Amino acid sequence: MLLVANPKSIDIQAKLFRGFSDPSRLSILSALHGGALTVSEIVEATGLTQSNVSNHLACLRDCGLVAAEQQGRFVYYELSDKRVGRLLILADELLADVAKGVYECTRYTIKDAKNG
Amino acid sequence: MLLVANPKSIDIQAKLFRGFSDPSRLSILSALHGGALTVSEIVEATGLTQSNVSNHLACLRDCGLVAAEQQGRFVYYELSDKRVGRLLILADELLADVAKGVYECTRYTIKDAKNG
DNA sequence: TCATCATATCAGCATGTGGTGATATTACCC
DNA sequence: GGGTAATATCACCACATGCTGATATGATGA
Repeated sequence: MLLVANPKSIDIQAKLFRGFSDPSRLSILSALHGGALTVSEIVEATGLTQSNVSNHLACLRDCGLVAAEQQGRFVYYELSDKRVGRLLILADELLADVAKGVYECTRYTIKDAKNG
Repeated sequence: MLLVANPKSIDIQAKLFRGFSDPSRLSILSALHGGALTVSEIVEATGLTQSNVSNHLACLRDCGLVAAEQQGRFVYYELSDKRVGRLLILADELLADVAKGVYECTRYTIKDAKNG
């Protein structure tokens, strides 16, 4: 039974998932799944603002999801662990089945738009 | 390369992860990992308010992460897919290595309340 | 050293969203 | 049918948090 048990661990785990729960961060992680990239390259790949990317990278870096390596003026970022990518893939597979549900999961986002 | 590619899919995936990114929902999912439970049992297991649990369950249900089955006055909830549990387990394993990082990931959250 | 590029940081704003309490709904038991 | 238990829904509030623009830091090249 290696599933989360104590509330402490649940808080941490929620924090971990929060790293994945934002489209911007997910774009970044997805881009990094192909290999290390500089901040500029991430900006270009995701279409996000530079400061926005830097903010998210700082968070992802603090969370240990990405690793940074400075090379001159550039800073290369990469996924810190293969399991980060595996999580993305597993979620992708899960989505293949529950996508319609997630599409309509607007409980907290939209009020109506619930017709079918 | 079955990783997320188009921005549309990234939005959906972020939504999926958002289902996991809250301690309350994670507690619920974790509790359900042991088998189907009624709302009352979930309330008892998690220590959350009844309305709070119901709200989260509605979201999780809409997202397709849990399934509900009514039995008399009770409604039994269970994980809708094994991969939901697998995601939790994989995250748990990943946490074993990056936990210290996640602990200190307070970029957007300054609250402590993390003493032990 | 100065200019410039690459990146990081910060304050402020707007919005998303989790929690609560009240209440509605539904099903059961007497 | 009345009462009660189990669950769902809703409005409201407080706060977290993502985005932006401005700016700071740091490294490189001339």
